[in-house]
Amino acid sequence: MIKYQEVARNIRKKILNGEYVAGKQLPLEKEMCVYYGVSRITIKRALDELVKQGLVIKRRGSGTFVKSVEDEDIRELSALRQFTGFSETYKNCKVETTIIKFDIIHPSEEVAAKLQMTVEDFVYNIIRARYADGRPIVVEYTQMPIGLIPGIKRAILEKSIYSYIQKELQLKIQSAHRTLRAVMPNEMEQEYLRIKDTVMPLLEVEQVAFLDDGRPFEYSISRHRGDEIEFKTVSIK
Amino acid sequence: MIKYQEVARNIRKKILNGEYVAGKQLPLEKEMCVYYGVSRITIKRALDELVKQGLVIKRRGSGTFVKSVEDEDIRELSALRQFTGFSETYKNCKVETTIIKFDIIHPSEEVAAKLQMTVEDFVYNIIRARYADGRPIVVEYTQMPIGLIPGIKRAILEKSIYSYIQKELQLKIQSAHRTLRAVMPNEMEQEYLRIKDTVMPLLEVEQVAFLDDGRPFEYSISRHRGDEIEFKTVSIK
DNA sequence: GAGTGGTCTAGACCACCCC
DNA sequence: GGGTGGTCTAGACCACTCG
Repeated sequence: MIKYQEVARNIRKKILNGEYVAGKQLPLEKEMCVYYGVSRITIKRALDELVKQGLVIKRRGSGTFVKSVEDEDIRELSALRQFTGFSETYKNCKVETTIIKFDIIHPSEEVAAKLQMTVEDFVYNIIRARYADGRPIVVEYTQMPIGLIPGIKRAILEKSIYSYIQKELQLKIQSAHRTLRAVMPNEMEQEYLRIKDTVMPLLEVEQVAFLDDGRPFEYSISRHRGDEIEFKTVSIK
Repeated sequence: MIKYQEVARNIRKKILNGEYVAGKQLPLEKEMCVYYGVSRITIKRALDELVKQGLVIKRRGSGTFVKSVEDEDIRELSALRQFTGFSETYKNCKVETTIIKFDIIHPSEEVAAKLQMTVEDFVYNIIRARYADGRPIVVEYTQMPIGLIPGIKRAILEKSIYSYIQKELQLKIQSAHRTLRAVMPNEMEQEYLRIKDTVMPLLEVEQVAFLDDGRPFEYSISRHRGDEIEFKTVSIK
């Protein structure tokens, strides 16, 4: 539908299947214009997508080249599974969820500020433990404004909040601000993550997520077993 | 010099000093064209920068709005201090460095692959502990091809490799692929990070960094004290 | 229907790399 | 000097939001 995305997907495919070899030069932008029948700016936008994904690099005066990336996950990551929740990430596993807590409360001042509400308003207060193929992965603490995300029920929590938000409520997720830390588990986390008798560090991800229209709809803290989870990013100047 | 960057900086300034208020609509793209005397595409590119930085959001059919961000660090982060090393990040502190190891070795197969070299080639092998205002922060394991980054000396390691690369060698850093994990310290790290008698998780950052021309020039693992370091990101759909 | 940002074009000139 | 990608323009049409 949208041309630059079509072109980007097409070039991406050629890189991943080896038609364009790592370290080698891509066809010139001018040539691609002819090949795809689009203007040069459209080609540039397509290539800029791939730069953002970490798949190619451009050298002014020289050309565009396939970046050598051995890390399969980085290539995956570029496939923009950005805002999928736990269920989607582990869709090839048997996903189980234990609901530890599910009620409605007033947010703290800090959380109210991050969600742009007052402490008089209400939020869902959800604590869940998540398992993949029987292995404990993460304990998630989630707060969401009940006004923005109505109709949450236990059945939804046992599956995927994200798919409920996107498919049922037809809301679109635009961005997320994340902070990562290394921490130690508390007693409850030790229990649900089954690390009573071992020393296991956790990777904590604090997140504020925003809808399409700029409204923050989720404040969450996820604490992952350090031996199960790693977090990858590509940053470009 | 470059117009869209000028415009982006200007708008950014107005957001940060409160001239454009959080949650409120920015002037229309058309109006900005007149105000800045540039074409609409240039305004769009400027605004897209600010979207990438997490400072504004755009709604097709409605307008462009200032994102409400309480977290000062996110706003800082957007000021693209992306590829500054330890010394720059802590420039307001008294930075000290202990060189634990500094020699030249053959890389392992894994590292050779990531740095696009063979196990026959040579890399610097550097281990350093870094301190800010006397507080231990991180132990860094760094490997760099001697061919790409010649002339590393102890005096450089005690200050900043990054400033040597950029200022002395005039090389430009283009991107970095990072993987974050939560881990426990080994004995040596416990010593240099002064956590002999406490349980302290570490935030590990594994990184492959690339130059302007696409060549990887650094493979490093940094293990930070969990109570000193957090890592922030903004991701946009 | 009026107004917003999103996409796209054809063409121009510039900064940079390499021969 | 010849060729690369980077920036920019003026203008067009489209998709979406909102009254």
